[in-house]
Amino acid sequence: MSAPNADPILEERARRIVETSIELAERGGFEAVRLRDVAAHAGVAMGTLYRRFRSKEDLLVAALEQETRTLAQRVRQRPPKGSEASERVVGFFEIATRGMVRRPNLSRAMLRATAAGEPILAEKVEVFHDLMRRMIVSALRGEPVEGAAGGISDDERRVGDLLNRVWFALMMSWAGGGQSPGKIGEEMRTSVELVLGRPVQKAIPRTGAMERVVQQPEK
Amino acid sequence: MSAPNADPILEERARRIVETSIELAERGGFEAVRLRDVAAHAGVAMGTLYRRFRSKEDLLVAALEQETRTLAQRVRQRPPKGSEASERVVGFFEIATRGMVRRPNLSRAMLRATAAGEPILAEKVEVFHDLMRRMIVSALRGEPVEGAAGGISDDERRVGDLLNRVWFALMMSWAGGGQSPGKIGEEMRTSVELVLGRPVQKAIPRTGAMERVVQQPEK
DNA sequence: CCCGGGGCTGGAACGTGTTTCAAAAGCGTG
DNA sequence: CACGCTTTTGAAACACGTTCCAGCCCCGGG
Repeated sequence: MSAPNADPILEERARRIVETSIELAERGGFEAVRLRDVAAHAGVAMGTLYRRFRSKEDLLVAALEQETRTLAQRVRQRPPKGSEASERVVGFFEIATRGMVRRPNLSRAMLRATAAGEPILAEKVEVFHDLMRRMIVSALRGEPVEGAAGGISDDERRVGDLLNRVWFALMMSWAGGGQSPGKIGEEMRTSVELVLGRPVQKAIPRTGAMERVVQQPEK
Repeated sequence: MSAPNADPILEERARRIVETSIELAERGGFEAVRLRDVAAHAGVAMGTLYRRFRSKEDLLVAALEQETRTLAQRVRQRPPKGSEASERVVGFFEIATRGMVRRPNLSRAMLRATAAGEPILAEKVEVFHDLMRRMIVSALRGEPVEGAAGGISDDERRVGDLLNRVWFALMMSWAGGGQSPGKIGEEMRTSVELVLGRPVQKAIPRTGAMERVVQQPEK
């Protein structure tokens, strides 16, 4: 509890296991992540794998957290631009969505894992949601993503949670094969507008200087 | 395709299978729904079960649809009261949430099933979301739930979808053991307020005018 | 009455997640 | 170096979702 994991060797092993899972999932989705294969590829025995991860879902949620941290890093370096908060938030979700859509098999597998329902897993899923919320709030503010949990106002938390939930449900729906990426972006945009107020617009006067960011007025 | 299922005998069998699954899930959750047991209790062979349902998840999604239809019926008979739209919508979600929380094992199992990611399943999950949206919209309007897909305006659809997504994600989160029912109701209420505007109120007898939940005009 | 075909049954078989365990390998300590 | 300890290994065993199949039942048509 105190030290968040010290042994570099164990760390290294765990990292390799997660890495392998990601590769397999990327290739063939959830079912392709056969634990025997993961263990073999990662060069460990089943026992070791199960010592670090409680279940297949645990493994994939770990992958989700890792991928999300990568996203955070990416956003930290190239934060979504825009003068309006809504513009930036929409921009952020576009980045996040693109990240998911780019590797559908992997994403589907990770999303599915979040639904397992084990309480212990749920905590790790919560970590993922925390990361997301933090990124959303920082896009909202137009500030860089800060590492610390910094002070988030109640309003920010409310809006962040709401949008995060909408996006997550949208991803779940996409994972099933329902929503197309275009639809996702669209619905995300209208959701942001609904919550943050009209502002977004960005396309009022003859496509002034700022019509970048989001795509055209759809239809 | 044309006739949506005619044979009463087959229907009866399918019904019994789903019924059995619900009972087992209610008792012991997802893992307790052992297909061998389901088949035995329902008095059919595995082959028959698999003839009607493609997978365990399929079975549980069917259960979800059934339960949701029951909810719809209930809402049709005793619709959420309230003069304000937001009041009614919040009321509806309270009913829906209570329905889920009342049988946690079953609910968790059904929710988990929605995340399987099979495209065919996804269609059935979509049916569930449609039902939910319809109920939300009717609470919004203060009209009874109509059977037909009736005309839903764009705005209604937007708001309905958004709130449905928020609730669904909230349920997913609850299923993991995270959110308490109280928290759920609370977050659902603030979400409705965020989307529908200030109004809600209803629960402020006196206790001063402020503390009205929603936040001020965004800094 | 016999036939043919579709669904159902019973049960075996297979794959994969998960558990278990005895033996081997590391590794710090005396 | 020998001793204990933890961890890892390798492999087997188990459970359960899923698939398969041979034989049976039922029912409508000759």
